[in-house]
This record gives sequence, C-alpha cells and structure tokens, in this order.
Amino acid sequence: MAWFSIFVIMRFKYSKKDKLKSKKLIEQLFTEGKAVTAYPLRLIYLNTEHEDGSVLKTGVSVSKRLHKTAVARNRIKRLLREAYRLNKPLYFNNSSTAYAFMILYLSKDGTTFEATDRKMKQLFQKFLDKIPEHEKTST
RNA sequence: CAAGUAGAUCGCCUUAUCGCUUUUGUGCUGAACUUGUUUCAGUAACGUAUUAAUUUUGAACUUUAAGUACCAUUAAAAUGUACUGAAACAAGUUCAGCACUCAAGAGGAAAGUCCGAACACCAUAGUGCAGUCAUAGUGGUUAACAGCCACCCAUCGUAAGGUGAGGAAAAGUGCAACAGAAAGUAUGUACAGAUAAUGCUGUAGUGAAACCAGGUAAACUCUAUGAGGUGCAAUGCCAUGUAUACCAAUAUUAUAGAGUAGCACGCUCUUUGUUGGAGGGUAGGCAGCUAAAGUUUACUGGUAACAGUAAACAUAGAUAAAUGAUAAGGAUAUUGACUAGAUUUUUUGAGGUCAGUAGACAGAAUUCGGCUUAUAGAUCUGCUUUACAA
Repeated sequence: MAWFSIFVIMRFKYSKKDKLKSKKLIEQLFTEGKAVTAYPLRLIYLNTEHEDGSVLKTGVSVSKRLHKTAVARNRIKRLLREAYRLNKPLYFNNSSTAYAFMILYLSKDGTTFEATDRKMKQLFQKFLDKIPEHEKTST
C-alpha cells in the first residue's frame, strides 16, 4: 500500500512545457554542457534558467547514422521518453535547480523498455552523485 | 487437383492502467480591455431650485384698477450636469495557467523525390548564332503528365499473357564479334570471257551483308514538339535591435570593370570617406495549414482509361517533430507432440487439444495526380496449360 500511496502523490507527466525545444539552448547545451554516460545512454546537462519557470527541460536524440530508418529512431526515442517520464519524479521531484538535459542513445542495436528503464535509473543515479552537494536539493 | 498468369482487397484485434498532440465544454485563479452603478477628489466662460439685493422697465395676455406668468443685473448657490482621475462592486469580452471533461489522431506505399500540376515569390531588353534538357507508332483520356486506356506493329512464351530502348539510315560522321583475301582511299586465288594491256566482265568460296548495297540512332546526328528560375526552410505579419545592401547631401577616383545562363552585337550598373534618412536577415511567435482536380455508393454514356448525374459522409496537423508504454486475453500462420480416425476419390490425413515460434516493409511535415522501389502473411475474382471425372 505504501507503494501505491507514492504513486498518488507523484505526477508522471512529460508535457510540452518540459520538453527542450529552443534551438539556441540546444546549441548552447552541446557546446557548454557536461556529460554523464551509462552505456548506451548519455546525459548531457547544463545548469541554466528557463523563462517559463519550469525546472527541467529535456530532449531526446538518436543519431541518424546509427539508425537509418525513421521508424527505428522513433521507437527508441519513445522508449527513452517513456523511461524518463516514469523515472523523473523518483529522482528530481523536489529539485529546485534548473537544468537543461539531452539524453542520447549511443548503441547501434535496438532495445526494450525494460533495459532502457534500468539504464535510465543508473544514469540518473550517476548524475546525482556527480553534481556538487550544494546544488543538490532533492532527497 | 497441380502449375502458371492477370487484376482487386486487407495488411492484426480487444480490454485495463499510466501518458502525448490538437480540439469541445465547464469551473477556478490571474491579467488586460469595455460597459454600468456607487463613493471620493479635481476641473468647468455648464448652471437649476432657492435666498438676498438692485432695476422697475423692453416685450406678451386679460383688462384699463391692477394682476398673472416670465425676464434682466449682482452676490451666494445645496442638489444636479459634463469631463478627468482613483477606489470598490457587478456584468461582458479576450488572453494565459491549472483541474475536470468531449471528440479525433500515420501509410499502402506516409518512402524514393523520378515526372506532372495547384499555390507563392523572384526575373522579364532583347536579337542572331551555337548549345542544353525532355518527349517520340496511331487515336483517345486528363487540370496536367514521360501517367492511363484502346488499337496496330515487332518480339518472348505451348497458352493465358509479358516486354518494347516502336520518328528518320536516300544529309553527313562513326562503329561492327566469328568466318573471309577483303566489311572499303579493297580488288587475292581458281576458271571462263573481252581487250593493245590492266585492278575490265562473270562464276566459285566466307558471311546476315561483298558495292554506288545493307545493319547500327541504349553512337554522334537530323526531324517534330515542349521547356524562365526557386520551392511552404516559398511567402505575409508581430515585437526587438542594428550590420550594411539602399536613398540624399558633400568631398574624391576611373573609362575600365561587372551583370545580362555560352559567343557576338545591344542594353543596364558603377569607386571610397563623412553626415543624415530609411530599414534587412537569423533565432522566437502567429498566419500559410488543411474541404480538396475530396471519399463512398448507385445509375447513365463509353470496348476502356474516363466523364456526367444523384445521395450520403466530415476525416491528423506535429515543428529536436504528437499518434506511445506496460500488462492480460483473443484471432491468424507455422513447427512439434497427442488425439481423432472424417470422406465419392487421391503419393491418404480434414478436424480437435497442448506447447513453442512468427507478424513484414515502413512514420505524415504545403496539397493533389502518377511513376518507381520495399513488403511477412491473408482473402477474392477472371483466364491458361496439364491430369482426372462427367
């Protein structure tokens, strides 16, 4: 029942506001951002401020070189988004520091939801370990 | 029944939980605007009732005694009127956020970007010559096409059908395996004939073809017809801001250079600094943006492509790019095992149960009509050949 009550409080949303859309910011992210890797995932992050007041803005990317067809790319991106959506409240629920994220998929092979989910958790744990203590306000 | 051939259709389904994009409506919160009411303050060369004073006459009525009602000037002037500002309240509109809610949400090829259009913007000063690209039987169809349909011809196939790179070889240039002396600025060998003589004439042999010949145009070429360019990242608007293309003034430099798709002629333009004016592009937002040569059905005309008429239907609009994830179940195909042993007949093995496996190619991006390519599997129809039966 405790497990259930957690779910009542948390909001597993990933709407337009939380997506990384600005071309400028993405460019800045790739040039100035730092990276954390949990193969086949890589998180590029940048401490920044968002105009609309949201805390996290996240994008997802798969290289066209590694996955040629649009269907394969879409499939992986959807899985990444889904994994991000479900894991975000577990790690960043109380965070107040604003970040821009970009999650890359590095492998040439396909994947499943289960594997992606597991890797996403590793990735976030790594990220939380890495960032300085004073910035960390989440539990 | 088997093999084949042509065409058409479909290309997983259901439920639950958590989400995404766009919409419908409701509620709440916030902001802006409009209207009304109330209160307060201010302004006014607005000014009423009323009060006080002055003038007591100009004008009107009844009457000739006066009266009635009004008016003039000055001062005060509550309330009021108009405008302005502020606050509160109410209503409405718009926008934003949040919550709930209604509805919808990838394809037959959405793909390749290969043709043809719609739509948008740019260019429009040419003429001659040369050149580039596309198309190519005949007729029809269409908004248009290199598409489609019909027919003719050629060719492949036993056939149903398939394919066509189907204009011109008497304008010119080139090319040609094998065989052959030789495939063209050639004339060998043998025999016969003619002649002053010969490389003259005929026959034989090779080959598809042996001389004023023929093949080849998926060789150049010629003929006929057509072709301005760039694509929704077009284009328009919004807010912000300034490089410098632009304009004006002023000082200064050159007759050469640049553009006009290749050349010639022709045409157009002109360097740098300062001051002033005006004002891009990118990124962001909004529009363009989905009702269109629409889809389905029926009938009519036409061999057909297609056209016409009538009825019904409302059907994605994202932008680092929504249409998903997870779980359970079902259907389908297939493999194995077990079962069943069905039937006019088959080298017999329909059907049932359990377990495993499989589901392809592929993701809208301004919109249509085509073509091309990829595609597991399923269904239906026409026809051909062979065999069997009647």
